[in-house]
Amino acid sequence: MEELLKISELSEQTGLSAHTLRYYEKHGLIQASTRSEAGYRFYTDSDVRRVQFVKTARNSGFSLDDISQLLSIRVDKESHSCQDVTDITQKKLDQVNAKLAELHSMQHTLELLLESCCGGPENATHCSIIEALDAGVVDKEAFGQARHEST
Amino acid sequence: MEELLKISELSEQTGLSAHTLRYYEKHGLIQASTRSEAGYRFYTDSDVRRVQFVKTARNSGFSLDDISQLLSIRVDKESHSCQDVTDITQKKLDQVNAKLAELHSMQHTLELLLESCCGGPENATHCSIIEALDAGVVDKEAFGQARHEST
DNA sequence: GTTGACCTTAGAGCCGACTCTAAAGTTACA
DNA sequence: TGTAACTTTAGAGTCGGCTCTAAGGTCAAC
Ligand SMILES: [Zn+2]
Ligand SMILES: [Zn+2]
Ligand SMILES: [Zn+2]
Ligand SMILES: [Zn+2]
Repeated sequence: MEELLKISELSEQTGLSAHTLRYYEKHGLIQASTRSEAGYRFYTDSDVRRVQFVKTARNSGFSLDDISQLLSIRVDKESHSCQDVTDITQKKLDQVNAKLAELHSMQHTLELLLESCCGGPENATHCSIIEALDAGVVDKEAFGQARHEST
Repeated sequence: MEELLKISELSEQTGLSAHTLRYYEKHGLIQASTRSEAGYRFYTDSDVRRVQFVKTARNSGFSLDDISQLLSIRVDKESHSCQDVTDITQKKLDQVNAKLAELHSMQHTLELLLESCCGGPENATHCSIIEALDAGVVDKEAFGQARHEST
């Protein structure tokens, strides 16, 4: 028995909103196999599997553009190689690694800033964070610690 | 001698485009101390220092909104505490850490996917990446390795 | 006095991935 | 027959941080 799902049912099954599903369709990622006379979308099991593929790929970090490529491989595996697949995956990993490096550097900077500042209720006249940002020095291993009321 | 810079000169000194400087002004981050009769912006040394503060903060990962707060502390240090500063910084660090966690998870997933696939010129009929995405299984420590032409 | 490099403004466009709206048509059920 | 809960579409809005355009005004050099 071929069970056809309406968009809200597909939405329930996949956890993607009907808006998002229509958005994916508009961008060529998915499609309803059939439409009712009134134009209502109806999805087959195979459609559901495709949507789940998209969702899993999305959760794995792939962009819609990546996924579009992965999908064309998926529907015609014979015409594509494993290398085609790893190329997409590796490129994505490279992007993720680049972004990670950037964020790690920010993390490091912010941690240094936090270590340098007392974080107390004293006024910020000699705050080392403000001073560090003022000095443009944010990548040094140590900036001076501000000492409030040191004798 | 008070040396006044035109916007293109400030742009050169800071490495920020004139467009960006005007954008920052529109958003309340910076301002030209004076204008010529014709309306040209002129920046003082103090303006330059403020712009450099913004730039350094930006490079450290702060959003323009964060920076806006940091700037109001900077111009009136007496009215703010070190804690005000660390609150902003800690909040930003939390955001960065959250994003890092997300990206690390993606990195892990993508690495697993890449390990599982031979990446070779064989056709993708049994590609384990495609299969993993199809199965919705992307977070397991091992998915099956595809073996092309194994005997 | 004319070229060309600058400056001004308001406002549009871009990126990605949604998210939502409005206005209209359809369906299920009482 | 009514009404509530769907569905459809095109298109606009959102986020942040720029980036660019158009149409005009200014300025220095030759
Ligand atoms: Zn302090
Ligand atoms: Zn401090
Ligand atoms: Zn393979
Ligand atoms: Zn493969």
